[in-house]
Amino acid sequence: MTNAPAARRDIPDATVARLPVYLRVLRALSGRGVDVVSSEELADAAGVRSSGLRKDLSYLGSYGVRGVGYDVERLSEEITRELGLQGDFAVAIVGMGNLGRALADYRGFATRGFSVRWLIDTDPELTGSTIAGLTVVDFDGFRPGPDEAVIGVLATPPASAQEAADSLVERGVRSILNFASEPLDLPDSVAVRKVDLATELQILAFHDQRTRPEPEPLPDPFAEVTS
Amino acid sequence: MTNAPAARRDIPDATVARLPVYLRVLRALSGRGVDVVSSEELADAAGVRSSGLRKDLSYLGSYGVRGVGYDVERLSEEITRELGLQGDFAVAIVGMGNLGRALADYRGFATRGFSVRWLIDTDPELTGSTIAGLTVVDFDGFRPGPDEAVIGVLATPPASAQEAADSLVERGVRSILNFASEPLDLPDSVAVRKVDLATELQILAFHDQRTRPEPEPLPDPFAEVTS
DNA sequence: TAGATTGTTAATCGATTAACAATC
DNA sequence: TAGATTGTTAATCGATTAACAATC
Repeated sequence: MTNAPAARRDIPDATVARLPVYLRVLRALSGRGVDVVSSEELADAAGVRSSGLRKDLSYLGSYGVRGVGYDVERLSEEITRELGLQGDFAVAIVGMGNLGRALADYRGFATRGFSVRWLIDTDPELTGSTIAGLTVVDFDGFRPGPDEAVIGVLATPPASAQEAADSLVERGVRSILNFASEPLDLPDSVAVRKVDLATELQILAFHDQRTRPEPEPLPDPFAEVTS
Repeated sequence: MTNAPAARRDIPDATVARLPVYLRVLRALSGRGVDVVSSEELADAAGVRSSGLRKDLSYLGSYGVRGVGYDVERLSEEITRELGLQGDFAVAIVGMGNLGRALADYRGFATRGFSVRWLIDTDPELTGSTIAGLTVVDFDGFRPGPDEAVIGVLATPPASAQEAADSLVERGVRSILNFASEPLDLPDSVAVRKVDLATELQILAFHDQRTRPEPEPLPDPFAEVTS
């Protein structure tokens, strides 16, 4: 029991991670002219249970109407506001290898309020060149404005990831999406999410192996020779 | 209390998701000539707590030595075996846009036992062309061998994702990594993991907004005009 | 033996789910 | 009013953590 002044409602991490999914479904519904949606329909489309969806939404407040459902536009706006996506966010991509280039060109960002505004690489061969309409700069050239909220995307080789992350944080970046499969050591005030493609594949390989119809047995080193 | 015959030990999902991280750290240690590592050191490098690490490893069996630590090679092997990574896995990438191309070229896969063996696209302009040393085929050309464990990677536009996933599953794929930001409707027997870049950015944006030093207040629509 | 570190227990914490009273 | 669906409760489930006995 705390009496902190008007403490911000605390939304569980698991809920925060699902809000963008709901938002995406809502916008698709809106595009198809749907005005109202029930928790059952929305949950189905998002791949969650309706009770879980309602619990998630209850953290935002009561924006549904009993017996009716949720107003698609209204709910979109509330989630957008809750996620803080009204403003637009700048993205800075570090590391202009294959992945970095692909991300620089990725269309999916713009449709969701993000614009790639900085491309960074330390290789002098690359700085000054143009990729996806932007000039590649080194860290000295990375000077975001004081009010520019920048999310850093690390697409460097693993060996340079920590150094690159430090440079971003030095220049005021507080949120990092890490594609380099290298755990980062950063202050707690910096939010980091990682996307490790090889790890994802390994997790899938584990499940794949488990569900393999009839795995051919490995030769048993202790088996008697019977033939 | 069950007496199912030699029931497979059940490893929690959260543990499975961390094993690849441990494996990666172990291999790095091995490369630096380290023979033995304590749970404390390994946990630090992996970014988890030592008690959690020990609990995770306890699901695999008892491979540590009290008072000493874990044998780096031994533990690597056990995790590799547990994850089913001894064999090698083929990867089939569907969708040869920017992202698909970047993934086809991605070096990180090979070092962890995966080889990109199939590139698939339905665009007749693309099929037959060569990318990263492989010929792009359409689904008719995707004929994995009966013993070839294939993990499908979806890098199509959202609108084609479901159809592409269905085609993969029809041809025996049981594991899918989904980059298309579109929830998939597939049989429970198919394992799906998704990587949604825009969703990751939105989650970061949420945290960023929360930790912003002094967010400039939005104009209050109900404010009295005072100037 | 003394020191170190594992493997496991039990407590805690957080997330999910079903069920249903509230209410449109 | 009758039917539908929300918002919330309480039960369950799974994951995390600290602590420590076991033991090298």
